[in-house]
Amino acid sequence: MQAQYMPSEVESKAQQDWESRRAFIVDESSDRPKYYCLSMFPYPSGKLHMGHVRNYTIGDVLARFHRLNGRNVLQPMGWDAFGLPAENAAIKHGTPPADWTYNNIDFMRGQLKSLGLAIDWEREIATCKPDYYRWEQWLFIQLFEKGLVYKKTAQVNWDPVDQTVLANEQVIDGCGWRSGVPVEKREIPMYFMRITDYAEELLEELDHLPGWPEQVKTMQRNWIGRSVGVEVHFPLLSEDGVLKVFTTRADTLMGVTYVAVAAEHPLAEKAARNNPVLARFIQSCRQGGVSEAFVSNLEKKGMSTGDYVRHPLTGEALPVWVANYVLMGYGEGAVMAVPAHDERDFEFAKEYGLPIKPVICSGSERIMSSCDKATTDYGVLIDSGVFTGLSSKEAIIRIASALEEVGLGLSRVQYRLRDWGISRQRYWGCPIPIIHCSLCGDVPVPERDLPVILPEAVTVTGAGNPLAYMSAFVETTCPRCGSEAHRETDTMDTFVESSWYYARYASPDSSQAMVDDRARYWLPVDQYVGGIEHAILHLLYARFFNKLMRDAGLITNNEPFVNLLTQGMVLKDGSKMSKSKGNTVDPDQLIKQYGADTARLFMMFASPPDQSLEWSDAGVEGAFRFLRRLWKTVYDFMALPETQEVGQMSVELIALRRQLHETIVKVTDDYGRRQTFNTAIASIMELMNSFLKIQEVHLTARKIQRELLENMVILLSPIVPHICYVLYGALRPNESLLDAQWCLVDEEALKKEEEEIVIQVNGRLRGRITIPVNATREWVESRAESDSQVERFLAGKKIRKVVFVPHRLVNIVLENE
RNA sequence: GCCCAGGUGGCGGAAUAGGUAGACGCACCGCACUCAAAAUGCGGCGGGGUAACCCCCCAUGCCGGUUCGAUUCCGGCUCUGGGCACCA
Repeated sequence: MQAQYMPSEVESKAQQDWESRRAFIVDESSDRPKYYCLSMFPYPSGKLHMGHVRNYTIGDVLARFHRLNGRNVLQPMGWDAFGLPAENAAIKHGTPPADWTYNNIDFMRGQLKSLGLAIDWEREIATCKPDYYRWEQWLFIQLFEKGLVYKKTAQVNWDPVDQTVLANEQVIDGCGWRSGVPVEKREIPMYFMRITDYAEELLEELDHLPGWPEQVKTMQRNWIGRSVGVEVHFPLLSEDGVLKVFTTRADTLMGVTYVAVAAEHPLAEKAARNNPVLARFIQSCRQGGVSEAFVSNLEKKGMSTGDYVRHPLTGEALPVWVANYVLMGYGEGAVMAVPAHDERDFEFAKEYGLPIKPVICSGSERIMSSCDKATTDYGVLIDSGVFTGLSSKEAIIRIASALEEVGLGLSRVQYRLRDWGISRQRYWGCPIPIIHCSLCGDVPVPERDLPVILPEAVTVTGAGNPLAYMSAFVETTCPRCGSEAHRETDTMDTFVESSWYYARYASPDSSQAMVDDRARYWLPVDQYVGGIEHAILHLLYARFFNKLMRDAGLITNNEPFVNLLTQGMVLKDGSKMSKSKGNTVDPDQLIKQYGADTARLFMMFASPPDQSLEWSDAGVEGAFRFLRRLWKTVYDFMALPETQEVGQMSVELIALRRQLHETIVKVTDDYGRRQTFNTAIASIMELMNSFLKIQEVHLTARKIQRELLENMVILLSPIVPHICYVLYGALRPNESLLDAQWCLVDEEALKKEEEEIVIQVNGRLRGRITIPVNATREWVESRAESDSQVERFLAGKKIRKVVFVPHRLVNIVLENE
């Protein structure tokens, strides 16, 4: 063993050993229970960033911990390889997206390997390869045939100069990022997946995911947005038909003073035909992007259509307005406006001088005459005809049945969740396997013709989808009638690939099926690790696909991820590391200077995984110092001269050994249950500090020191696997850490005879005493009251009561003066 | 605008089930070693009061509440971050 800690030598030796022993290549024949540990696969953007290093270290720590605890651990890796950046790079550098992507993958694979992750690299997948995406196309066809995929139009951001569809992130302040001109909303046909068919199950199953953060489940619940309410039908005044709206506040129905429809609503479009001013207004609503964040920040604008509807219960004529705050995508694309009890309606009514009619009185509040704000609280109905005096809750039921009686409404459930539009007018994605035939319509590609291969040799210009100009791709024959036909040139949303990759890792080489029997062994994923930014979309789509695959008979589990750990971001100087801010840290540079173990240790020590992590060069230095000290401690121990002195089990040694076993208990809990690696490291550091205080050199001391070092190396090994692998080999020359077991707790060593507790007077700390662990409450209380530090706070006062918390404190509460 | 988090010393953070606020590390200061420096080791380190390392007071973004006791629970506010369906 060398006296000096040389990270590069240690790490290359360890990595070579692991590779030659095929240590992390797994199969399903093990008799140990399986543990599938998955970190979100990276987009091959060029090189690893610190967020990746953090993500994959967290996953690796858990994988290695569970391996030491006897599990058959699968930790795979792959590439989320389709996506927009490859096209942007192609436009900028003229490199085809495929070349750019494969080069990035090769480079990043090398970087990942240098981190020393316990990955089964034989299961690597890249979603841009036909042997992966053919199964996505296969499933698409199954869904198409089941009616779970359908076609309708949807709004997109249209750049009128570049003549192309823009992603939301490519729209800045309502303008195209390259052209700089205002974007427009445009309706185009798209394929949709019926995720709303699964809304109820996706919502309900959240209650059965105890291993998910509450925060994520709340976000998903709100996103699905189940609401129970009433669909109200307002008969049109000038013709047959009704205007449908959905409301959760039927109790306010008698306070409706107008109705508002989205600019794209058929009623608005019809009214605009004979009204050029309205047509111009509707046209102006088309300006700007489609994202909800953009739309909801717009100043509220509207215009009367000149049409009226009848109130379903009073028959009163109510004006129909077009309003830019009404979204076509939610509910019926129309709302009943109750300005007195809805903030947006209120603001709009004020702006356009529409009447405000209060119908709910909440609490002791006085009835407003000319109110200055909307009150959205539930209360008691006023000025509401036969419903006056009812509570909101009762009124909702009564009004719903009154509507049902006249055939102008019904109670129903509405979801905020919308069906998933998966068509993208982009080249670098999975081709949608549909052939358009003028006679047969949209015909799915027959299974025998899969995959529909994406041509990789292309020139990307940024204007339109290059696939559309490739006649060899587009021109084909109809599989049904044989006549001339053309292929769909849209590709799928890249969220589709990442919605099922976790299942493919189980059988990555299967050429006969999307997933095979091995998926039943590995699924569900026991631990999923990834960024909190994926809390809604990716995780919801992945849950949805799991259910689709289950219903296609491929797998049997209901949910894909048993436990979810959402990691926080890596910050430097208080903000997210990014190229544009110039505050990035290069992982390669870091590993070159200090080694992967130091990088891993710092990242795990700096904060708990689910919080953001503030980068600190000095902190990295500190992590490196600790590893150097660990190395030197083991080296010094091994180099101790022989001794014959037997020695005594001193108080210090007993305490040290107790600390070791307390640390094992704590670290095991920190890795396994709490997943707070920072506190695990801190307690190992404390153990190390105690170790270094021991001066005794006899055989008894040495035995305990060895016990400490061997255990410490195992405790740290999930976080800093290379140095621990080598140190373990030095401590136990004929053994390998790869075959080691997790540390065992000696309950005997944990036993204590005395403990310290604190004494409070009126909740304030006034003293501390050491007591026998088995002391009775009475004994402790009398000791506390007679304590010299405490007595003076009790002088002349009457004790009202004494609170006793075993192992912690005695609180003496005095009478008030 | 809507939904979800977070705010504790000079800094990263700890306090796990309402029970000793500041573990562990960084930075800084002092000392030892050294011709010197680096490295290493030892000690100190929230603010204020005080002759005092006795002790007391203040202190976990802000305001209020519940409790014997609140960083932790509740209400209101504020700032920062994540997401908002075509970035991944």
